[in-house]
Amino acid sequence: MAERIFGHIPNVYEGDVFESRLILSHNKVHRPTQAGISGSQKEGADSIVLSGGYEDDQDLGDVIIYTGHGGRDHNSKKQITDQTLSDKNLALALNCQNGLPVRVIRGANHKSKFSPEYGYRYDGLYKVVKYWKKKGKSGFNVWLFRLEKVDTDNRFGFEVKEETPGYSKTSRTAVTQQRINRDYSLTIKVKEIYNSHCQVCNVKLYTSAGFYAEAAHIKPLGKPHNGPDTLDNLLCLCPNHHVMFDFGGFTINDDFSLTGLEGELNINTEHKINKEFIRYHREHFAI
DNA sequence: CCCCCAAATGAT
DNA sequence: ATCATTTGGGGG
Repeated sequence: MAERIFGHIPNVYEGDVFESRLILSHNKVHRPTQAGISGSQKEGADSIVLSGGYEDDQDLGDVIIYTGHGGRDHNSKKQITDQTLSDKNLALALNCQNGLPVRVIRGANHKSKFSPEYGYRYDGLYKVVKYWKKKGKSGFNVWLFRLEKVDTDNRFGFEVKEETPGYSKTSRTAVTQQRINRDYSLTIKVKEIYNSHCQVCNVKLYTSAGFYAEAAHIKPLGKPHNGPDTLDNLLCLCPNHHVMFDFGGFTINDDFSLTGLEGELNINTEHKINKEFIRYHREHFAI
């Protein structure tokens, strides 16, 4: 199976219209041929289609209240049971938790002032900013996702803003997509190694979307630090210790003891940390 | 790998 | 309304 692409698809631009779901799929914009949500409960969702039919949807253009899937009768399409936060709904919840963008496609069957006349139109990237459940018009619970449009410059949490002038829109799209995917696969990997436990305090945070932890770069990405996107430059931390680390509240010594906090860094045998990076962090962020 | 099944389809 | 079809996710 092809790798899931988060962010723009190279050479596909906002406003591009595709004739059918099959053609959308073949262009990798939204791969499932029927399902409205493309994604997995491990990685998150890479794209959704608004195609009408979910009565609790609201389309305000730059803000969309999108209904999750499931609980419907196959023939009548009426809700007959509660939706659960699982499968593709859980995938969208992961986007919210991890700041991943989702491609939005509006179909002509979706009746709003923002839907296209015909076919399926790619409408760019949205962030999932909140999700909750409520009793829908059917009387059964539905999960709702608030989506907000991402700036056309593609600025969001995962992207490192770097000055690389003079290259075309096409190459910028490709670079953006590659960077998201590279960062994100490493994020998943370091969290897997530690099973989402903080390497400093061992805490593991439970949420409705699973476990929450953050991947922290030791030597920061981007100018002027230019730390690499590699596993030996990453830590798995709880948000408190991530903030403390980024702002020099503690540093890591060569023997992995800590300065500024009790204890030492927990390190899994399959995770090799490059000491050059913890030295860099000490030199530049300690008081 | 194989099998099962869901799915906001698309044609009849 | 009905149904053949495609695709991918998940589990064994």
